[in-house]
Amino acid sequence: MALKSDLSLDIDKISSDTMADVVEMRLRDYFKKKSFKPGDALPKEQELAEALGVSRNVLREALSRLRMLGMIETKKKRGMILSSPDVLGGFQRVLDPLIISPDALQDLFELRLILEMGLADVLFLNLNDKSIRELEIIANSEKKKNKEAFRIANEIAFHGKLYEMAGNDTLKRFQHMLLPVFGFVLQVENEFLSGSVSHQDLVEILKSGNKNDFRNGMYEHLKPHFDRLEALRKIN
Amino acid sequence: MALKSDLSLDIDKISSDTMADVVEMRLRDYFKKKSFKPGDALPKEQELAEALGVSRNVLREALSRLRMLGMIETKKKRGMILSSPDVLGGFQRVLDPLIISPDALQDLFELRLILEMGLADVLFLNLNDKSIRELEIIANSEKKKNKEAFRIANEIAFHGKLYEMAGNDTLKRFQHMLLPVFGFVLQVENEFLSGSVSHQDLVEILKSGNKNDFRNGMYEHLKPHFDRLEALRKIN
DNA sequence: TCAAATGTTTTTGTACTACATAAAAACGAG
DNA sequence: CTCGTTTTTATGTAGTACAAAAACATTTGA
Repeated sequence: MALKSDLSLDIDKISSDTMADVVEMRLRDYFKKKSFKPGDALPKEQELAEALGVSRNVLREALSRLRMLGMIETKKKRGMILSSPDVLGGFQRVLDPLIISPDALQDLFELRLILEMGLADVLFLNLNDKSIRELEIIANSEKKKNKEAFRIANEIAFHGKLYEMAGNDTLKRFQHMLLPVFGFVLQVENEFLSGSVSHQDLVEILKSGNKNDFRNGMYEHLKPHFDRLEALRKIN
Repeated sequence: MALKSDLSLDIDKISSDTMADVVEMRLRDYFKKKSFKPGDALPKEQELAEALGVSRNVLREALSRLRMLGMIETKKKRGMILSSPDVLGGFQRVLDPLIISPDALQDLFELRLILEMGLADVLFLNLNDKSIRELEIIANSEKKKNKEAFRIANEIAFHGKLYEMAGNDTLKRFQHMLLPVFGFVLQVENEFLSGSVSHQDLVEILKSGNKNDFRNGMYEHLKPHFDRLEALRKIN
């Protein structure tokens, strides 16, 4: 053990990172160190490649990553500029229910429940009659049709509208990205039950109730999901 | 208007996407279409490049992106395999308070408040004496030191422990990534006030209260932030 | 005959060169 | 001075070459 430990002190662990990985990190550090701000021009590819001691090829692989995330933009002759990335861009690209792990899927499902339960306070900050009426229209349109596909679309519309009413674009987009996950988990569970509180009940609460009423109503609305969650936790 | 519309029908809009962008999408579609699952082997680079009609260079720029997101892994001779990406990996890379837009920063700040408020239900699903004791130790250690740096570290430790107690790894990591944002916004606002409910009060509620007590307590604890939020909303 | 050592093949990783393209900049004609 | 043209320059793409590593095949020695 002592020998092994000595050895690991003497010999650096070989990093299995590729050059592109290293360059990506180095570029990040460089931007931070130089405190570049969005809009600032960056050195050209050849200069960067030479400074880093790598081929333009490798450098471009790293730049391609940053470009995908929206951290940099490039114009043909003008060169590259640092830019404000879309915070959810990288998330969106990965959010395919078929490839992410079941554990992560479950976590995201829970995350949505948590978001909905926490929405009340911010929602009530922004509340106005117009949006409540719009929400009511969505809630009332449920009864008319009975088809499963419509019910799901309506479910999405209702909850989506709630997020929209919270007035937080990032949150709304986040929720929208999470929809496939939510749908997928529900589909797997073969379950699309609604609790004892309906969408219309929630609208009424928004009209005349307070935050706590809404939270309690939302909990009851989501109760089947929480019950399932509780059962799952008990098993593990 | 009619003419313009006709024209846009006749002429395809020029896409400013680079080949790497296109190839990235095409690969995504390909994986989905073939319903590859994590672990499945992918064709080798040359075959893909030829099939797509691009140079290996361009293909590798696209692959580099997918590799960054953890969607694929490569071994030297064995080739590439599809893998389960880390859902938060892409998010993490972009989460630098200095480069993301102020609007997004504000959105994320709100998101954290929403998460904390929504945490109660899942938290109570997992509650046990051991974790409450651990949380209490953190809360009690506040009084001893008075330094600002320690207070901040303690604040982080307490809320981090709450997330941990919720038993959702993805959520916990998400919160941990959001910390710099939270810290940054607070720093900009030059404000680190606590509401009328302290960490120790929250611990007491966990011991003997119910979910609603905890939610109300958490709201009071975070009240200064909500007040600021309300003021901001009124301005805009 | 079996196993260890060695060689071969295959596929990714990296480098380099070359050229196309687009856009800014410089230049020139009126 | 302004409009149009040419030049320059940086990125985008293609292609070739080779290094490195790992699986596979082969040889050698007991």
